[in-house]
Amino acid sequence: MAQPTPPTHPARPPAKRGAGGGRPPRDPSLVRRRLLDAATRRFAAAGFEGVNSNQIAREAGVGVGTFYNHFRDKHEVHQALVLDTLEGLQAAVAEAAAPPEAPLEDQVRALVQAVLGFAEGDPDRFRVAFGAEAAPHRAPRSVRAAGENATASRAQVGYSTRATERRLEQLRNSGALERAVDPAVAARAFVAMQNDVVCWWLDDRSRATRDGVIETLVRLHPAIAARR
Amino acid sequence: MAQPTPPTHPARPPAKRGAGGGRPPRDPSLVRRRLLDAATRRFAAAGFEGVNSNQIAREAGVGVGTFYNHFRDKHEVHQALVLDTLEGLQAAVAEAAAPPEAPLEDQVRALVQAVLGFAEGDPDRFRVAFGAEAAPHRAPRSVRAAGENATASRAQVGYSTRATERRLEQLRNSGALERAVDPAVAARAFVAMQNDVVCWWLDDRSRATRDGVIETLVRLHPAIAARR
Amino acid sequence: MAQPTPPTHPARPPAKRGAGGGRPPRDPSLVRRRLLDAATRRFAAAGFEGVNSNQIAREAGVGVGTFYNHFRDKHEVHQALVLDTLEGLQAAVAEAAAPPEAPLEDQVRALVQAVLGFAEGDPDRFRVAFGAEAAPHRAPRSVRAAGENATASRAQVGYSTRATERRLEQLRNSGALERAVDPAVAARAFVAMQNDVVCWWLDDRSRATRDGVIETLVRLHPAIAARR
Amino acid sequence: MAQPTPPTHPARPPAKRGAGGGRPPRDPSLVRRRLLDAATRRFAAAGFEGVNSNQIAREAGVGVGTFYNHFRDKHEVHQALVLDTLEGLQAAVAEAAAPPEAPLEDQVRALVQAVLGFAEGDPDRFRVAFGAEAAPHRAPRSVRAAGENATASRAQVGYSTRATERRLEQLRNSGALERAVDPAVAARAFVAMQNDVVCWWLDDRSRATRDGVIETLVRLHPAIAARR
DNA sequence: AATGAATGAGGGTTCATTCAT
DNA sequence: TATGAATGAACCCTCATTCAT
Repeated sequence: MAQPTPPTHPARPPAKRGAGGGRPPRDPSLVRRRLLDAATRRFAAAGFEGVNSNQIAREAGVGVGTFYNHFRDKHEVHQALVLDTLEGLQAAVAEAAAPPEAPLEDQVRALVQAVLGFAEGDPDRFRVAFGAEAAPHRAPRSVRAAGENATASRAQVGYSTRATERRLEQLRNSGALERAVDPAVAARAFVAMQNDVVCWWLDDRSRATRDGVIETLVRLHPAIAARR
Repeated sequence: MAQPTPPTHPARPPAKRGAGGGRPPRDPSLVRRRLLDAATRRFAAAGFEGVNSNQIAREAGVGVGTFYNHFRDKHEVHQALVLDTLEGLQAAVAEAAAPPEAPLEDQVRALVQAVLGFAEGDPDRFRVAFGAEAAPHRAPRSVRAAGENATASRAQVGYSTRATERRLEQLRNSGALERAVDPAVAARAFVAMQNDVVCWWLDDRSRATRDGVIETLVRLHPAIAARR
Repeated sequence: MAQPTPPTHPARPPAKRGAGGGRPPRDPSLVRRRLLDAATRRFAAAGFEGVNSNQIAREAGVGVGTFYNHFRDKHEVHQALVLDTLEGLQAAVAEAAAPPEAPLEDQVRALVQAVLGFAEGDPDRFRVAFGAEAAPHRAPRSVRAAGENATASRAQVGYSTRATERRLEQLRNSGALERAVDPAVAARAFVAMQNDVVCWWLDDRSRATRDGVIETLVRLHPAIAARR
Repeated sequence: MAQPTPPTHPARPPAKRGAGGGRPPRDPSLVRRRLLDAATRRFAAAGFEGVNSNQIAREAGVGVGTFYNHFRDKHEVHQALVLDTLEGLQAAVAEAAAPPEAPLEDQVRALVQAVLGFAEGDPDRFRVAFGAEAAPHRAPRSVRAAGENATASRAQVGYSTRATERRLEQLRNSGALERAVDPAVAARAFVAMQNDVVCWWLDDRSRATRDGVIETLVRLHPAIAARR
């Protein structure tokens, strides 16, 4: 099961004041990693708007300028973070998936367990990518510009919304799901509840037992809750 | 004894700062309402962080200072907004409630319909109070101070979380709910999904039929989804 | 001995929100008194720049508008305050003056005692009128505009500078004062030291005994210190 | 597993805030000096409260942000200024000190001359550091918090208060000073008079001859004025 | 590529002052 | 005359971004 390693690079010492060209050469991809991790920590601790690029750079132990060498701006790190996390989650879910011939409930449980396991492995990442902060604001459709450029918003991170929706459609078409249930609505509902509940539980695990979280989510998954 | 020297004074500083100026007479209690409404519009359109006090004031048709006569800061309007909306929603829900002797499903449907109806009545308000923006960042519990002062955050809006939880506990105790379902988790899950789905649907009503939204939420309500 | 009564009008209750004409008629001169006292308290507590007209009005238990009915602005209250205090001090000093035929030292002591007594009677007033804050900034002469309008600045409150200077001139001319001493400089010096020491001592009376303050100032008065 | 919907992003907020822009290369350590000097000029000309950070920055020929790169706020520059000046004065005084075996009067004269010379060398600095504006308001002790953090306030500049006090104690103990004189009071008095007289004289040198100032201050120094 | 001092637009907030009541 | 809500210029400060080194 893809347990994301909680990466922790201690902020490098201030790096002697280079009056200009101070530049300890570094593995570029490592720097990017450090920046992403630093950003995760900062976003998790202070929220998207509560963080600025200088802080991220400092936490990553690099100069501000370096930050801008790797990302266009704060939004881009955030987006990269979300995408990154999304991929990790997808991998984790794929790896943990129960076989298609297994009972539906087991398949759902495997999914939920995979998500929860992933979240536990790096709560900050999960929170940042899928928590309420994930979409630093999304104007209502009526307001959004047409040529709007892309980003990862919680609204449609849909790390499973689409997939869930399709799966529900199949079930519905095969008569295994109540006809009154709209697959799109249900998929959206499940992803929202799962994200919210997981973040809420991670925030204070005494709120429920691990198993209580899993079993409750399983029972509320549309495929289970509205099966016929 | 001393004749005080005709005292001379330091070139009086620019003085005349704000001119106060011609101030359109206005119904005092109306101003707060105008500010609240303006804030709702702005928050809905640009998100909490995308809005500044001057914009709210301008949109309300009053001076900046007036904004600060009514609210300590941007957070306070937001909170007032949420509280305000919460009350309205609670009233709407209470009013629309089905009688206790009605079938459980009818009770749930009445609840969902009331919420949806309320949201349709003022989508901006609903979005601002219960959408992802509702809690302008909440640090993880581990970070939050212990004696944190109560704030109207989405996390605890619980306009029904608490009530839902208690209702589920009753059902569970009376054997009408699967034991595997944790009332706290389930309540949280339902509120999250309902808020999210309603906001998502309001954003683009072509995504599903009104009835599809209602019936899906009804089917996914823990009391229905996990009844025995 | 003119012991100024430390006047203390408890801030009137908020005065019900008059939407406009709420106006409990009041003895105009009383209102002015209340404003002056309130200003003294505020200036003493927060410094000239740390206070604003609204605070003074509130502390005085009147509306802001009323403040502006009595004073043009904050500077004017301050000035009125200083002048007021100055008059009080002059009266106190005059009343306590030793007879001209008394030994010089006794005359000086009487002066110092009068000043100290006055200051003790209402430390706030003394501090505001003669402390470092007394002259809310005085640009250097080279900078000051010629047609500068009048105010009471510490620099020349000279509640005694002028008088002291003249007295020292007399003494010098009569050979009772060292010729090296410049009466203008000495007068200025004495007033400065007396103001400063008194304020300093009032601020923490454990710094010296009352008598220590008096006797030291007496010994340092030019007429005593530089007599021949 | 889920194909993440090509994520669409909230119209990126205005972005481009400060343009950073072409920044004149500059000797880094010089900037602080320039700011300090600019602050001195501004404070001297308009008083602490009459100046704002933008003005200081502009006068120094740097951007506002640069000001805040060097000082936390206006108070910090002011304090740095005072401390800086204090050091300079102490050095000047130390250097000019007469030998301990010299007559007391010569020692005092050397001190006064050093102070006056220093003040003449940079009147603005002296005025700002030791003039009435030096302590931008000091609440009465009763109001101040107990563990107040040390601040360079005129009250305690004591660039010589402490030293003067100790010297006077010695003289008093050795019987060379009148017992009625309290060393703490006398020290405070002398520093106050010296600061005040020097600022006053600098402001308009026609008020007295240079020598008149020096000799008067010498005669009024407690060690001279109250010697036995 | 890396650095970090410099930049300045912009946001939050204060407060002197006015004026309809 | 008294009132206090309303006003907006101005202030302090942050922070995204640039660029000389």
